[in-house]
Amino acid sequence: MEFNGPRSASSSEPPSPPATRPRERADAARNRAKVLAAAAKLFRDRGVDGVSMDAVAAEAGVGKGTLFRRFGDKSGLAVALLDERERELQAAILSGPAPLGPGAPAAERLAAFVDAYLEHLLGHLDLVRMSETASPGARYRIGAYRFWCHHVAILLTEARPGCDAGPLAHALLAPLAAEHMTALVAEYGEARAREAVRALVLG
Amino acid sequence: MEFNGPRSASSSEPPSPPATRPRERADAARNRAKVLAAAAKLFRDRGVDGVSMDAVAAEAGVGKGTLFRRFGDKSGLAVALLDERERELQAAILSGPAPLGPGAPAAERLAAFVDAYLEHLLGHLDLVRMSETASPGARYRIGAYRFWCHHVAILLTEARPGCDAGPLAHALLAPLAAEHMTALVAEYGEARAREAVRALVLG
DNA sequence: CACAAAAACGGACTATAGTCCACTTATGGC
DNA sequence: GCCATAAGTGGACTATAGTCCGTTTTTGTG
Repeated sequence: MEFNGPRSASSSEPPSPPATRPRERADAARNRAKVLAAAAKLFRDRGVDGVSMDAVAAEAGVGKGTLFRRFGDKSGLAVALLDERERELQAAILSGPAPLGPGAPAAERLAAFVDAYLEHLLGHLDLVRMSETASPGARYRIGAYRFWCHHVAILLTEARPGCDAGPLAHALLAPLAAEHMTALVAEYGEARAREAVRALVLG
Repeated sequence: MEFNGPRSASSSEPPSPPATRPRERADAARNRAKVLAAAAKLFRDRGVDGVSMDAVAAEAGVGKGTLFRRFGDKSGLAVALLDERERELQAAILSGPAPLGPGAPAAERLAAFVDAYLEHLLGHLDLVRMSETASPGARYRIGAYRFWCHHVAILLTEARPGCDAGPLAHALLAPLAAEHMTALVAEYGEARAREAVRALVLG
C-alpha cells in the first residue's frame, strides 16, 4: 500500500495530538477529497469496472501522478472509498454489543462476524473486489484484511485450543474473498452463496 | 477460454476417431509446440512473473496475434502448460486406485483429493497462480476447476446428504486457490499452510 | 514579509495485455 | 497438379496501470 500522507483517510480527526507527523498540506487534502468524490461518482454512474484511473484523474481535475501518489494504486483507491464502512465494522467488533463485540463465547462471536462481514461484502461487492484484485496479492496486504484475520485467529484460539490459529484464520477467510463470492453469487444467487459459506466456516 | 483448434493440447492423441472437427492444420500444430516450448523455457529461466507475452512470442518466433489466437490469453497459456499434469490427476480420480479413485467412502476420497491437489498445487504454484489470476474470474472458468468442483460436489452429496453441494463445493475449494496458498506459504511455510487447509476442508 | 526547504503537482513516458485485419499458407475436391 | 477457400499469421494499434521528474505550491522560520 504505502501511503505518504497521514493515515486517516475519511472525514474528521481529533485535533492531532502533539503532532506525530508534519500534518497534511492543504492542497493535498483538497485533492484527496476531489478524487474520492470523483471516484464515487464515476463508480456510481458507470460501475466499478469500466472506470479507468485516467478517467478518475480527469473527472477530479488532477494529474495522474497526484492520483497515484495519494492512493498508491487502484486497489488503494478502493480501500480509501471503503474505509469509513470498514471502520464502523471494526469498531463494532472491538467495542460494540455482543455477540459481534466482546462478551459472547468465541463460537458465537465468529458466527456474528461472518454474518456481519457477509452483509458488508455483499453490499459493496464490486468495490471490495477491486480492492482485493487490482494487483496480485493485494488482498493479503490490505490493513482491513489483517484486522479480520487477526480477529478470527484470536477467536479460534479460544474456540479450538491447540489449533494452528494463524493459518487457519486465513483459510477460514478464503471463501469470503470478493472474487470467490462474486463467482458464487453469479452461479447460485445471494441466499445460497451466503448459506454455503456460513456452513463451511461455522462447520 | 475459447480455443479454436481441437481440444487436446499435449503430446499424443489416438489416431483421431472419425474426425469430429476439421483437424488442426500442420503449421498451427507446429506453432503451438514452438510456443509451449518457448514459454516453458522462459518460465524456467526467469520465473513465471517477469515473462511478458511479447517475450514468449519473440522467443517462439511467432507473432503476437498467433499467440493470442491459440491460447486466448495469459491464463490460457498457463492452462495449456499445466494440461498434462492435470489430466493425470483427473484420470486418477476417475479410474485410479482408491481412495483417490472410486471405491472408498466419500469422506476418504475427499481427503485423498485434497492431499493430491495440494501436492499438485504446491509443485506448480506460480503456474497455477498465473492460470487463475491472469484475468478477473479466470479461476472459475477453467475447465480443470469445473472438474474439481464437480467431483467435490458429488462426494459432498454422498458424505453429507441434504447439504447444498454445489455452492459448498466452491467454498471448500476456496482455500485451495493459488493466490491464497501463495500468501499462506509465504507467511507460514508449506507444512503449516498445508495442515491448516486440510483441517478446514476435512473439518 | 521574504525566503528556503519540503511536499505536492501533473503530464509525458514506459510496459504490457489484448484486438484487428490485410496478407499468406495449408488442405481437400476436381 | 491446380484452385477455391477456410484457417492461420504477424505486427501495427489500442487501452490502461503505473513511473519519473522538472515545475509549482505550501509552510514555517528569521
